[in-house]
Amino acid sequence: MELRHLRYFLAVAEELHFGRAARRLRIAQPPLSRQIRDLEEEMAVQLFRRDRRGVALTPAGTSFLGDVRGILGSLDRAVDQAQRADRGEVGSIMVGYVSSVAYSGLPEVLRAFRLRYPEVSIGLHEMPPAAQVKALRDGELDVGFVRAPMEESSLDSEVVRREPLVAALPAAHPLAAAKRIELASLAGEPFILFPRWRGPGFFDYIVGLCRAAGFSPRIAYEAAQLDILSLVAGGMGVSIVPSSIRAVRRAGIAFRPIVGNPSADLLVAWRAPEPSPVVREFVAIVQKMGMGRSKPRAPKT
Amino acid sequence: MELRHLRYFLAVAEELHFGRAARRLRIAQPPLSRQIRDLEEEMAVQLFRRDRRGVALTPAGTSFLGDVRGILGSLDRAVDQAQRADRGEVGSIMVGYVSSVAYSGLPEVLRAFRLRYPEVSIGLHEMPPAAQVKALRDGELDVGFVRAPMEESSLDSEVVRREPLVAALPAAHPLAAAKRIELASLAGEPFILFPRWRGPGFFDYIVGLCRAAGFSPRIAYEAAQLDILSLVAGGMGVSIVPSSIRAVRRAGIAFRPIVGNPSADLLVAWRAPEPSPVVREFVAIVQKMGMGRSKPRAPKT
DNA sequence: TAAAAATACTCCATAGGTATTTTAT
DNA sequence: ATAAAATACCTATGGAGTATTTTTA
Repeated sequence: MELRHLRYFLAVAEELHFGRAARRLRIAQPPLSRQIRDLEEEMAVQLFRRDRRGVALTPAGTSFLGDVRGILGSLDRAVDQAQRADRGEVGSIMVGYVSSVAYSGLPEVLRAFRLRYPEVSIGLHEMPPAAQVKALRDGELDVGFVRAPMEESSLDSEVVRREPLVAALPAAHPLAAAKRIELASLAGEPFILFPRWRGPGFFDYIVGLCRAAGFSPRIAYEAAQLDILSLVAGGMGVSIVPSSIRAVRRAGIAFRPIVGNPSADLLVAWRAPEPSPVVREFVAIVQKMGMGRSKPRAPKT
Repeated sequence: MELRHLRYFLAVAEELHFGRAARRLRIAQPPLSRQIRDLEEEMAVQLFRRDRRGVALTPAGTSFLGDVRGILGSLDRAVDQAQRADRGEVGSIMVGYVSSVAYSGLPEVLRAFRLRYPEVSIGLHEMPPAAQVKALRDGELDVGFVRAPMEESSLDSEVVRREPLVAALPAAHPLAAAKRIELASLAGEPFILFPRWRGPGFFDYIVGLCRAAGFSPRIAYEAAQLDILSLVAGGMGVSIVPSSIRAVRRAGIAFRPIVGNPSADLLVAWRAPEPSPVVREFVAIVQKMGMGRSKPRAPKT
């Protein structure tokens, strides 16, 4: 049995006339008669009663008609659904992100994506960069927002935001009086940083900046990125953070630009070869919008 | 697109290996590759990703796979359902009957039919013969139990029961003393009969018997067959009824055989050419069981 | 007699086969 | 080097066409 048989059956069942049905199917009448006969033979069931005054459905034919309508309809929908999956219009996506984008950048991207692809379900997971890389490799995440640098051959990535690194000082700290901070002036200060295993690339980058300024930072405390702010506010030490973290309002901290304007990159990353259509579209929107915290473009309406 | 494409797609999607899928489908590998490519081209969607380490479904392919499984399953069920409809195992049947079979014959038939064809839904309608004939013609009934004689070219029928006609007399009536009634002895009695329009054939048959006995019955009252009994019990007159009506127990009535043993036939009737499979099976069961009130056979278990 | 479906046959489009090449590890 | 899919080409099944017969109102 082939779909042809079902399409022909449907035409005859609707026209109740082989000639008209054949015309509608753009074929001649004899082959139509033949195909219907073949179908009836294969099913071992009479679908039509042909007698004086034309063609009529048998009870078996009536039963089959309903089902065939449903089947052909389902097939059309299935093809449409596959095409939409191919265009990334349906499906799901797991998004990982570092805490600093939760307050600037990520919300705008999610809003824009949701507007454009309302039928894609989105999963969100706040994770430090190293965990994101592992989750991306394992297929637990589809895209991640991580801090550069990130070396991982199985992942592709793009820079989506470049922002200044700033010094975070207790407001009462003497250095807070300066407009700009010389990195070397922090040489003796107790540092508060995130644990290296959470994001080795970014960690090494920050430590590298200090080394270039002539000192090795003395890590007094380790804490999650957002908790660092509490510790700085409490006067436990100083830190170097991406300036967007200022979106988290917190009393008792002075953020100061660093001489030389070192910057930190934010990346979108995804599994390397052939991202799924949903991921492709997601990344495309991220690239188009940018994640610029200075001028986040409003999504088109 | 043809079912072949769907079946081949399913095989490849399940094996994730063109060679194995081809073997399972009993065809060579190249034609399989070609058919899948044709399908992908027609859908304008890539269903499989072929690269190092074999074949994998794309998101579009995954979406399509689920739908195709459902569609091929539905098709199998649709064919099965049509075959069962053809065998009369599913569907519905509207049954008409005269009141006298409601108490003897009909229940046994319905029980047996239900047991054999539990998925056929049964509609029951008590109607006098004339109304049944019209309803059968109009397609409102599928089978009817009516009194012979019945002339209607568009219907087929079979005698399913032959039973004696008996005289129904008030218990106190002088004639009730006799063991058997001579029809001519009722000549002067007031008769109670059903209205002629309810069943002209049977009506004329009864009146014909009287005429043959040398008199025209004087119809004192007209009533539905069952109501006749009340009137007879009330002493309003006499009647001639099928003996099976005695199944309706009623005090104050004497039923007496009639000399010459006139009998009444009960028919099953259905629309003439090619009854539906359900009707065919129903009538077959009626014929096999008979509607004999004397020895109604128990349905097989 | 007319109208419609079935049958008879013819042809060619294409499903499927064989041989081979390409590709990726 | 191997294994698997793609490509090239060939064969032949069967779908569709034309002509005709059969059937029934």
